[in-house]
Amino acid sequence: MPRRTEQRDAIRDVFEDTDRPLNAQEVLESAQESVPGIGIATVYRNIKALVDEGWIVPVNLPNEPSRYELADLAHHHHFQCTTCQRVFDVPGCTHGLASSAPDGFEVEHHEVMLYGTCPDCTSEATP
Amino acid sequence: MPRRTEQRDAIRDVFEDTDRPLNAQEVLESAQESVPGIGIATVYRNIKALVDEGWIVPVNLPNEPSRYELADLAHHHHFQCTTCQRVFDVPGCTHGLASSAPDGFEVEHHEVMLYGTCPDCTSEATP
DNA sequence: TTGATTGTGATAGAGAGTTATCACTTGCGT
DNA sequence: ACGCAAGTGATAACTCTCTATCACAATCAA
Repeated sequence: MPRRTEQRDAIRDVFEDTDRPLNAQEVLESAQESVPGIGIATVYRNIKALVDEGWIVPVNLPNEPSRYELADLAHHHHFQCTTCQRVFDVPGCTHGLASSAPDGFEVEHHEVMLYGTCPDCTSEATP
Repeated sequence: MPRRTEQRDAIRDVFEDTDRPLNAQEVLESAQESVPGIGIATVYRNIKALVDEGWIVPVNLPNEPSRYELADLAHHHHFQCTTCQRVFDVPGCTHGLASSAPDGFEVEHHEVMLYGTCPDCTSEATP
């Protein structure tokens, strides 16, 4: 049976305290603030466990390491900042995407990715 | 200066004769129909050259090897069949995506991915 | 036709992300 | 408090895609 460890708690806290998808490296860096000695292997191990139990879900972008976010979020899309590479949630989905495929193609689900500049990087670029 | 070889011609023909993005393996298999002995290294080399000269562009999906298609196509999106893994072009783009991001996010471009079943796999699943 | 030089094919190697290994530590039932 | 099973951290190893290497073959100007 699973045990409660400070590393595991720290990793869960990281996801609960963040509203955007995080990759293993980002989780490591956030978790190190509460558990300085935590290692990357522990992060990967616990991410895997959290995915298996359905508490987080993977968010995959082309040519990017897997990110993860809480599984119980409402349907939404993602925005990646082309400057800092961070990924943000974009709430809602008002597009009639299912009907946009040609005849004969049955759409089961879709992904929308927006790319651009996030508020932080916009303000830093404006002196 | 570059030379004309039957391998290079075969690879260019593959892209011109196909209306969906192809990965290196798919290009290899198609090119082998006209040049049986062609190797994967030659495919990668020529794809790289064709990208550098702007004749094809990469089409990247999460956790998938890079695919490539002709660069001069009109703006469109992509559909991946969850059965055969092939990727197809979806013409047009009628969505007001630029306006869907939260305040402060500046959208520069976007990608829409549709996932589902292609006509070939739909008919094969219906006996 | 010749010959420099570019291209090819087979395969080794690089690079990135992720998983496995293993000795040591820690949580927790008794 | 004890003991053992589960967890951790460091790092080796794996997977997958793509690039580099190198001996040999093919192209094309002269």
